[in-house]
Amino acid sequence: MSSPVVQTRTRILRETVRVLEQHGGRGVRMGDVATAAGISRQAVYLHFPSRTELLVAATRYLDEVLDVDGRLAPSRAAKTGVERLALYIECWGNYIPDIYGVAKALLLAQEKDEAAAAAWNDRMLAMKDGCRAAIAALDRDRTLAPEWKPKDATDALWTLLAVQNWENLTQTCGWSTQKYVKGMNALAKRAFVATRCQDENE
Amino acid sequence: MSSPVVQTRTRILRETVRVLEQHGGRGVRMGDVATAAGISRQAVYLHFPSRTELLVAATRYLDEVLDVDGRLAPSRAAKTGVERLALYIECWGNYIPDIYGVAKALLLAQEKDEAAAAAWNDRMLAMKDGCRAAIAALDRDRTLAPEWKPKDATDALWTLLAVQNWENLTQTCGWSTQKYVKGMNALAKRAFVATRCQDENE
DNA sequence: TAGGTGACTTTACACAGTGTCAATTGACAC
DNA sequence: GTGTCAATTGACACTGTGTAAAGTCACCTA
Repeated sequence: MSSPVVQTRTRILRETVRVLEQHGGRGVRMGDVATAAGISRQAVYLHFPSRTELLVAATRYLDEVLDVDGRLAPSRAAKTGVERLALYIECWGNYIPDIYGVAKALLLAQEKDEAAAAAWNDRMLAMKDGCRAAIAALDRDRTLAPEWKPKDATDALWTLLAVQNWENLTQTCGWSTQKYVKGMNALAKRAFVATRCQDENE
Repeated sequence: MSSPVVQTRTRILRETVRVLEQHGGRGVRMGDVATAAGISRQAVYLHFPSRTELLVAATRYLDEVLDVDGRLAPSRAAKTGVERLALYIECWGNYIPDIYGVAKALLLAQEKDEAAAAAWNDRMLAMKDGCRAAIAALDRDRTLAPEWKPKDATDALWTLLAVQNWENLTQTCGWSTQKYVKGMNALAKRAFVATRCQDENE
């Protein structure tokens, strides 16, 4: 279990995440990772068959470290749909900065590599389940805004919470993570939660 | 004006746009454009110094052809902020499919190339002006939802209307352009336009 | 102590795509 | 004819990924 192979593999993953985070996921080459891990570029290929596989493995490694499931617990325990939506957005908004480097690298690799696209897609569909659950909770409470069908609201919320939007707001518009969470919450609440007078008009 | 040089240059641009559109902006090489225009790969470099410059020129060429300013006229002529917002979203939503191929190629080049990033940024900032104007019109009418400062609402609307979001909704979620326009309008209206009862609560 | 094994190293190379360079062709103009 | 300009062909540099082969070094075991 603690053989040198495993140690090196883990070291590569750790350094991949670190270097990727440091460079915002852009322009990190196999050689850079190797140097950071203190081995030769070729040695990286002894542990990971391709750049894409390394990125995918790094994503999984990071998920373990960051305890995704644990973070989502508060949202799942929410009593109302409104509460669930808010907690999900808060959880996600605090999660993105931690995964941004690796996520961005995978997002970029995705455009060239089929396998990377599949891996990214897989993760995003998992995230979409969370959106679906939040919208379903609103629907169950009859607090989903009347103009939305649950399926379409899920698509819209999912799109809204895309990493690229976080990137745009924080990197280009200069929003802090806190502001992102607050802003997205305000936006989603207004967009998806029925207001009293709209209910009356129904 | 109609010298063979100009003709070839225009032909390259036309074919660039066509091929890019055909392939969704992905995986189009200089050689592909050259073949489509009926010339050698090297000849393309006689007219455009680099791939990025070609993409930027193609973007400008497409804008001329599509008459961006003309399309925006209805939105600018709107009487109320609410109307202006809706018309802007409609205009933009119908514009994206026409530019998607070229936009996507530029968006991808942006990650590698500084000049492409600048060109893309420039276009997106121009688009942001439209968002700012729509939000300002709402604010002037006192119909901007009370939780938004105009600047933040502009950032949020701008992010919402990003090409990647259109891409996600139409390519991944299977929305039609019409559905996109309708959905985005509903989302933006709920998110940014004050409702009567909220006004009363103020 | 000899032989094997596994992790890693160095060197070299194939491949794709962008971009450069030089020599050449063919047409048109004066 | 000579100059010029568009375009052609062919060769090559460069970057980054991925493959392959040969060698080093430490550790394990008979």
